[in-house]
Amino acid sequence: MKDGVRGRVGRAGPLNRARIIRAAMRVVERDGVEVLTMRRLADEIGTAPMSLYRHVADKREVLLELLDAVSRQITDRPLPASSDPGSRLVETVVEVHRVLEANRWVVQAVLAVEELPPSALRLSEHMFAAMRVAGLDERTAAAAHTAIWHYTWGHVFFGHLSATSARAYDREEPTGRARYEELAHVMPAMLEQKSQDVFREGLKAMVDGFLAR
Amino acid sequence: MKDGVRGRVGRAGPLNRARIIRAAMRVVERDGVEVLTMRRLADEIGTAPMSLYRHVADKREVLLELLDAVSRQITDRPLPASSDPGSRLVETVVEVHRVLEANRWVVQAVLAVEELPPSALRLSEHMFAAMRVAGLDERTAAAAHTAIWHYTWGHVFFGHLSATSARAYDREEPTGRARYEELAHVMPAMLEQKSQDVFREGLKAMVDGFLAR
DNA sequence: ACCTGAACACCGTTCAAGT
DNA sequence: ACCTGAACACCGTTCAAGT
Repeated sequence: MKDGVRGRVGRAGPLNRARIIRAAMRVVERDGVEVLTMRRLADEIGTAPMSLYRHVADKREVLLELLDAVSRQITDRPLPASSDPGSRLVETVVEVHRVLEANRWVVQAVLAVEELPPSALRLSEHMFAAMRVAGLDERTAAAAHTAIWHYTWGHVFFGHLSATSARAYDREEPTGRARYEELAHVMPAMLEQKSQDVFREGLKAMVDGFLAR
Repeated sequence: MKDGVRGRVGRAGPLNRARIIRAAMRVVERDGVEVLTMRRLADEIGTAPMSLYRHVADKREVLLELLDAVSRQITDRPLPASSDPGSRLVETVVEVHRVLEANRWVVQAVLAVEELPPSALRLSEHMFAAMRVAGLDERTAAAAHTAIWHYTWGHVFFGHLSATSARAYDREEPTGRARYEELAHVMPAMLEQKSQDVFREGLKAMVDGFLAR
C-alpha cells in the first residue's frame, strides 16, 4: 500500500502547477483537447483529481496556461525580419498561423475560456511593429490588425472544413448539383487549393488592400 | 396520472422531427447552445429524453439541423444586388456576417459537428456569382472565396474577443505596459473601432486586393 | 500543508421494457 | 409503432476527512 503511493508520487516529487500544465500539454498534444478532463489529467500525473485543485483554480485556468504556452512558443523565437515591410508583416502572420495550425486545439480552448493569454499581446506588438514600418497610420493599423487577426483565426477555426463546400458539393446528387451553376464552374479550381498557400494568398490580398489606402 | 401524461403530450400532437428542431432553436436562442442538452430539450417539449431518439439519430444531427436553419435564413431572402460588382460581393458577405453575428452560437455548433449543412452551398453560390460578375478568374475566385469565408468565420469566432488586446493591455500594470511600445501607440485607435464597420473595412481591403490581381 | 474519497448535479446514449 | 425508466460510463467541482 505505502509502496503504491510512493511509486506514484515519488518519481517526480511534489505536485505543482508547472507539472500539471506540462502533463496537460502532453495529453492535449497526444489525444486532443476534448480528452483533457480533470480526471484524465490526474491519471496522467498519477494523482487524484482533487489534488489538482490545490494548484489550479479550475479547468479554465489550465486551458489558459496551455494557450499561454502556445503563444510563447511563437514569440520566443525571433520573428522574420524581411526587408520589404509588406512581406515582413505577411511572413510574421504566416508564422503565427503555422504554429496555431499545428495546435488546432487552441480553437476549442479559446472558445472555452473566452479570453487570450496576456502573452498574446506580444504577437500584436510584432504585427504593429511591422505595420508601422510599412507606413500605415494608427487608424488603418488598428483596422488591419483586427482584420488580420480574425482572418488568421478563421483559417484555423475552419481548418479542413475550408474544403467543405467542395466536399458538400461532391456529396450532392447530379440533380442537386444542377442547382449550383457557379460552384460547378469553379470546382476544379477549388479542389486544386493548398491550405498553406491559400492562407498566404488571402493574407497578401488583405495586406495589399490596406497598404493601398 | 393519465391526465398528467395527456397534458404533456396532448397539446401539440405526436412528436416529430420538425417539432424537435423548433424546440431546440427556441432553447438555443433563449439560453445559448451550451444549455442545449438532450435532457433539457426533452423538457422543453414535455417528453422524455429518450423519446427524441426515435426522430433524430443523436445530438449532432440536431445541431446540424439548427445550422441548416440559420443558413436558410440567409439565403431565403434575396441578397443585395448592387450595381458595382465589387460592392455587391462586399454587401452579400456583410449580410451573411450580420446573420451569423446575430447567432453566434453557430460557432460552437460548427465546431461540434465539424461540418456545414448542405444549404450552405447556396451561400457559396451567391459569392461566386458576385465574383464572376466582378471579373475574377476561377483560380482567383476560389482563393477569394476561401479567404472571405475564413475571414467571416474568424470575425464571428473572435467576436467580442477582438477587443481582447485592448482589454488585456488595459489590465496590465504600468510597468507591464512599458513593454508594449507599439500597442501604446495604436491603443487610442484600437478603442475607437466599431465591430460592424471593422468587418466591412477588412473585407473591402481583401476584396480590393483580389480585384487588383 | 497537502492530499484525497465520497458525493452532487450533471452529460449522451444503450438497453430492455412498457403501451 | 411509439414512447420511456433505469442504467452505464462519463463530466467539473464541493465538502469533509485524512496524513
